[in-house]
Amino acid sequence: MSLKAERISELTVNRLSVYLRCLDELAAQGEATVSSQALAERFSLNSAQIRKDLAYFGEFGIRGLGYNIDLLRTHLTQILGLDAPRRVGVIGAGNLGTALANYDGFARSNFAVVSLFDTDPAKIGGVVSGQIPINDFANFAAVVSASSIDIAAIAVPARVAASVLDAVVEAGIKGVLNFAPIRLRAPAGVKIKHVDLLVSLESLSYFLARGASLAKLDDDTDPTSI
Amino acid sequence: MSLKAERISELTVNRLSVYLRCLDELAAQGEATVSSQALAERFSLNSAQIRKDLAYFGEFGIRGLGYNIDLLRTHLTQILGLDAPRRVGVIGAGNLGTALANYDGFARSNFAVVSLFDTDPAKIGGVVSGQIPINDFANFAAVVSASSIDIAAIAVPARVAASVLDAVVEAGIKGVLNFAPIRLRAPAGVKIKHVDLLVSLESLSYFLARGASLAKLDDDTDPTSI
DNA sequence: AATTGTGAATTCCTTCACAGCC
DNA sequence: GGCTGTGAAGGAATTCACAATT
Repeated sequence: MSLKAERISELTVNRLSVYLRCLDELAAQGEATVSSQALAERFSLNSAQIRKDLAYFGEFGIRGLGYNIDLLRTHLTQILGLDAPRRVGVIGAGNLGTALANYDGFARSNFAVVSLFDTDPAKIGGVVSGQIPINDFANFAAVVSASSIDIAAIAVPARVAASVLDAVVEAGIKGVLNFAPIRLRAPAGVKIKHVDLLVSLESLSYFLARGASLAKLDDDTDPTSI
Repeated sequence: MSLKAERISELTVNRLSVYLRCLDELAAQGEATVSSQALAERFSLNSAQIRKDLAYFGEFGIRGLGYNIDLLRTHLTQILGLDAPRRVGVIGAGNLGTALANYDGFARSNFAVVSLFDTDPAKIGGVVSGQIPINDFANFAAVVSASSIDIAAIAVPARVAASVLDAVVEAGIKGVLNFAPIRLRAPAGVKIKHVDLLVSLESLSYFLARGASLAKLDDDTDPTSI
């Protein structure tokens, strides 16, 4: 069955990432196998969903037994393209950009922030987190190829985000994480993921306003929120 | 029609937030009305989707003309519960927590970070961004009621996130923004939104791995990514 | 003439339920 | 007996298409 040509939904891919993290935990606890049912309980999810998600990519389980954790970790790592290191460039060396450069959660998953970029002469030439240089954004394309950057994180004010994206695309980057509160549109072949704190907060605000007035009990096993 | 008892999907609410921001821009540009078609083009979205999203809450448009921008802004602001200020407490005064406290995008939308919390004695008593105090997380519940905090942002390491959530819920907070890379489960009546950078990055990595090998052109008008 | 609001159609995602295998 | 993999059913979200309205 493995590797169907079928289009895999983004929701499925997001869940694979969640599963992988959970498997890492289970492995650290010394578990050897896990059933879809046991995994499902961890995230209030349906076990068939987990089996379906995994079955898009192959038959990784053993009937009657469940999934071998190490084997499944290897497969998911490979499916998610995490077997080779992913190199991230962060554009905007403000508070958020610096926080990203310092974030140690990335390393656990084979991501490394290799450079920051800014246009402020006062910042260019500096170093963050002891080793990550702040380069001139004017040299973005050159640094991208010299440092083999895979992924760009846009952490600049909304008003300049669109022109930053143009330069990022021009430099040949195919994967973009956008933190600016604006809906950037990606050209074909370029994938953008939006991390929009204002949308998340305003959406929370909505539920506070409704939840309070309607007293409607959210069961909120909420599959849409990633 | 207005205010149907119908359950509104989270996807709809997220889009309302995006619409509102776009209306703010249009208003700043001096526009007076906008059609669903014109709005839709801004986000590669279907115009019927926009009309449906809005129609859940009332009949705000005028046939033949479109939507009055100021009127629609007022309605969306009220629907999203943004007419009163929302007060945010940030738990974890590390890089991310500090970046959140410094983030000036919030103010534009009636959110204010009013306190940080930490357990590190070296940090407690400090001040961030000139005016935001770092309080002892042990006093969380007291500060929440003294400062009328509505929303908690969890910006602590994954291993302590679950116990932080317990304290947050205990203090009566109903809206939580979780930045820790772990799937926290909310009790009924509490809404959690996850901002999980590792999931976003790993999902990007998947599309890089697939996109490159299959050369399948993403059209990526991607409605799931918020 | 232009554009909304909305039933109907469609597409996408999730859950059910069970045959097949260990 | 227990658990996977999956076709079929069910449910949700999106898009179509058009009557209604200004």
